[in-house]
Amino acid sequence: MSDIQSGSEQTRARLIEAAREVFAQYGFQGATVREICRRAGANVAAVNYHFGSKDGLLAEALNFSGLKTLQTNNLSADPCPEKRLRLFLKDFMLMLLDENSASRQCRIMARELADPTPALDKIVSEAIAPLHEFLGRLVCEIVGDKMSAAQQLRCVFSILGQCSFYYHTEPVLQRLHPELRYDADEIGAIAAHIAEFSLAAMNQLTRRDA
Amino acid sequence: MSDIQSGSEQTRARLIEAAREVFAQYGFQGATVREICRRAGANVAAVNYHFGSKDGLLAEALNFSGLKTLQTNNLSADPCPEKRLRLFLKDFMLMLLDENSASRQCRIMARELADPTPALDKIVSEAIAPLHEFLGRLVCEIVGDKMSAAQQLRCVFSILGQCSFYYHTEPVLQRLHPELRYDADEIGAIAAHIAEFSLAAMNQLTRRDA
DNA sequence: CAACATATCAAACGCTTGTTTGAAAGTAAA
DNA sequence: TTTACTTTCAAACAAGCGTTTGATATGTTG
Repeated sequence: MSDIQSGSEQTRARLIEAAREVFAQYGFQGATVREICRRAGANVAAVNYHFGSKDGLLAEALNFSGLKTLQTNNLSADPCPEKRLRLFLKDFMLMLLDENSASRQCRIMARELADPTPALDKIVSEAIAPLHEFLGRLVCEIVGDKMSAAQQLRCVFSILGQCSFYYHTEPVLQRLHPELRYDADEIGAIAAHIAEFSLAAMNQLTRRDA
Repeated sequence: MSDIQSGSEQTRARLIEAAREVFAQYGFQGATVREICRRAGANVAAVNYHFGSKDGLLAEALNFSGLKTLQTNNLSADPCPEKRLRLFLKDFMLMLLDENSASRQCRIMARELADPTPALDKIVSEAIAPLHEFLGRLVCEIVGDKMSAAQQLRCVFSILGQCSFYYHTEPVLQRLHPELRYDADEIGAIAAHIAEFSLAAMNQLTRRDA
């Protein structure tokens, strides 16, 4: 074992990195092992040698650490739940929409939602369920006991729905509004809108129900 | 030509109907010509004989009449824009989520959004663009001139995002909330929530900005 | 009936997919 | 160097895909 581990670990790492790119771009079904290996500069057989199968590679390519740290950091960021929601949405939308950054994990996840793969169970239990719970607690702090649990759940769905919309319908939005670019400013503006829209809704709804 | 057109038109019609089912269920890429022909009780070659290609079949399988009539009916349903939004959301969510009914056109559309096919241009120009304009006018009636055009557009996105969420993440929601069923009651409750959530948000936001 | 165009069919074509194979190259310890 | 093990590679494999083909019915027209 030399300082860098014998080239084998290098190939493994390059495969995982290439897989994240390709899975994020084409989805699991659309991505091909050959394209992944081409980008990694590896032989076609490398995927099956190192990961057993295309499924195994996907499982290793998934990495929810970014999403987790985002949530834990948020918890201690500010005592005010409204401010924390604004902060979370900004970070989350950057992770979801920014082309750079190591945000591709979120994009892989988002792609899986449409047509499930064997990895969806892992994605749901390790990433999506905690995310829903996190937002559920945040909403609960904001609306308090002025809403039923069912209503709070629907508020979480309303927030997440607004977020995922910009990701899922990107090809459509590009056609309808060609001037639209997901740069940092635009993403910030989108996140701010979702925050204000959702906070206004929850604020108003709790007033009425009270 | 007999009373029913010689069996050829029958096969054509059965293929289109089967294609709508399969495209809606698996998406364009995931759907196979063989499965479509199997459900239609036709030979594999029938698709290329009648439609030239799988792409051609998709083009014929698309049908936006339901979405269009929904919009035109809505325009003359009620003078109050808030009531029209509630009504539209109820009909739209039924079209999107109800397993029965000829609602599959919407599902095919929604599937295409994730990964574009050659048919996406047609879908955007003939269905999605009019839908966005329709909702844009409705939002404009509700918020009047108390919002900028950019803000109004984002409100349209917020509404559509909430709607498409329930469709796109259905496999996930089924895992997180196994008791969830998209029956008529549940769909109605979802639509009502989206309407009240969005109306509350727009109401509150226009107050602040005034 | 004969002639013709249309519609269906089993079979195959060419291609791409994920995966496997067996040999070659590289690496580490005896 | 020899031995044993790991890693890479070109090539092939089996399966699935959309599509094409040529024959065979089917129905219509002279």
